[in-house]
Amino acid sequence: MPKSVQPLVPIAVLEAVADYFKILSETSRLHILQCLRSGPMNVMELCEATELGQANLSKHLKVMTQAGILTRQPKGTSAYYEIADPLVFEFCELACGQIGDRLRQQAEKFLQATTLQSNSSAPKKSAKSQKTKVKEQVPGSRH
Amino acid sequence: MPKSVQPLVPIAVLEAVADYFKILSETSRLHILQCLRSGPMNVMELCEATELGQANLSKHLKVMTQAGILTRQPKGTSAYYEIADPLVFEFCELACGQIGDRLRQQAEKFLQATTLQSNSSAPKKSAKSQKTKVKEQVPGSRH
DNA sequence: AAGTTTAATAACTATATAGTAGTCTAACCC
DNA sequence: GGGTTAGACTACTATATAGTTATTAAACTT
Repeated sequence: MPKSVQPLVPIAVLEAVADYFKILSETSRLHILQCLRSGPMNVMELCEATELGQANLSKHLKVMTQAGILTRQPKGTSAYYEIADPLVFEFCELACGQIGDRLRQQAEKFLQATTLQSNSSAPKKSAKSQKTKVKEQVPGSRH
Repeated sequence: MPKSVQPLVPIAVLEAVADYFKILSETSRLHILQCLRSGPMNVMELCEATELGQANLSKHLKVMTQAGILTRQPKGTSAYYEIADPLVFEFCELACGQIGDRLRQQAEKFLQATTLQSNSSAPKKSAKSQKTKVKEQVPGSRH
């Protein structure tokens, strides 16, 4: 079996890297990470913030916890999740740099939508003042 | 239907980031990137190097080209692909840092396998000196 | 104790896509 | 021209998983 041109890097490593990226390749999970950026939250709070179903959310949290991205801390009947290593956000910023063009458009559209609240729902619920961070994450100056 | 709690960051942005990660979340594609690290290659060469089917490979190449990760340059009857922005490898290195523990194990296993070609009962796990270099090996430092 | 609340789990459906086989096109060769 | 080769594309299958509904378990409340 003249096979397997010796890989430059063991396939197993590529798989591990791929698995890690796979976890970050889901909008819902990025949304969860987003929410947790301001601090630990329990499942119910995340449920509300992300609008994900409880079971679905729980599954995502499990995945990310097992991957070491989140930590879980039970407290009474609830469980608080927290970012294990803020370094994950470097990924997102790096990614934003890579897809800058596409992002810039979307960021503009977003800013328009928020500044001129044409109609729709009144937001202000949990407004954490987090939105000002958008610019940091998105476009322009990458640092 | 009071829906859509206004997200801190537009969902569209999270989706764009997720899509980018999704491209890097496949072992085969990482393998391709690996191969291209040493320079442009045509499809046939990649076919041989990665052991992927031609059609499959072509599909992956299309995906990555459309995402701006690769560039395509026809030459005669063949097409040469090239890394568009070496920055992608920063992702991999960053990822390796994140999953270091798991990777370290695999790297050791890999070193064992390569140093003592035949399998048999491998005596020592002397590979420890390498540990800190794991991240360097990953992205394809080989040659 | 019975009743509530919160989160995890199980079972299921629906969708996306990696991989494959076969076909088609375009650039090369004689 | 006819033949060959490289690579893209179409159609298909198989698999993985996001999301949902329903159930279960555990910590609290009274």
